[in-house]
Amino acid sequence: MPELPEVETVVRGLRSKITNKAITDVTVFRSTPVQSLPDDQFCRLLTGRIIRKVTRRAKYLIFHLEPELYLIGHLRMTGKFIVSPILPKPGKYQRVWFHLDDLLMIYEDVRCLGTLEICENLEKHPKIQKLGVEPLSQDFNATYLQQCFHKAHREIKSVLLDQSKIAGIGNIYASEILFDIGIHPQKQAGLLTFGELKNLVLSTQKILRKAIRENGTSISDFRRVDDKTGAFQNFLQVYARDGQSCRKCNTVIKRIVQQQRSSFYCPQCQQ
DNA sequence: AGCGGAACCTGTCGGC
DNA sequence: TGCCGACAGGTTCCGC
Repeated sequence: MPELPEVETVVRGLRSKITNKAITDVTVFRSTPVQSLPDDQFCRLLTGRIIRKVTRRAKYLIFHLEPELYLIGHLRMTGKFIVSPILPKPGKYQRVWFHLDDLLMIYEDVRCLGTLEICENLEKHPKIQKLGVEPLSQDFNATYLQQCFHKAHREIKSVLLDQSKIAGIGNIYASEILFDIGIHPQKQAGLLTFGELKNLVLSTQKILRKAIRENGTSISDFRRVDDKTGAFQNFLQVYARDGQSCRKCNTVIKRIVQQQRSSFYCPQCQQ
């Protein structure tokens, strides 16, 4: 489901609703796979703390708690956070209920691949440490990419998905960005010119910003915190459009498999 | 070091 | 209708 724009949409939705709320109780219906703590310890550590901030790093959601502690969430494919003023019936896919004063924050996950972890020191978190640059930051520029891609024989699509280099791009936006700059997804990353890298930076930022403005992409089941859909799916140029005609040149959009994931491109526009 | 492939888990859809 | 394989927006681990 969620790539950077979708996670940013969720974070903004949560921020406006749960900032400065106290966690009064936690109920675990089904632990997430990598939850390293027993359920009761997980609940005990969180209960009584106040949510001071909700932020995003790559595709991770970070709840900053006081007294100091961090709850780090990753939605993977089907994770969802929903905030509800009323007590719903526990649905089949609901994993955790966070009681927040008068509100309920529900963590739901159909495929159970998402993760929730408690962390004491954000800087020392092994997964967060390994992440590359944020594509919407100043550090994401053509010079950085030139160092990254130097002598890289890997295909450009694969490098765009490498979170240790660029953090936050996923399968949908990788295809969309490559279409926007007219680069074939199987082109070797190391062969891109400095000019093409500049275009890659501009295009990535343009597309991610637009997707955030549109509240993300709802292909099948992505929902905002208020359960509304995003709208960026209406602006997709190639993703999941195989067999349809290119909006620029009318050539039929192709689908190929790279790293066991679908890539979509226009054979005419992307060389 | 860098890369490809399998695994994690559940649901849906299309073909036969 | 039922079964089966392919596929789904992500990450990690293992082996070469």
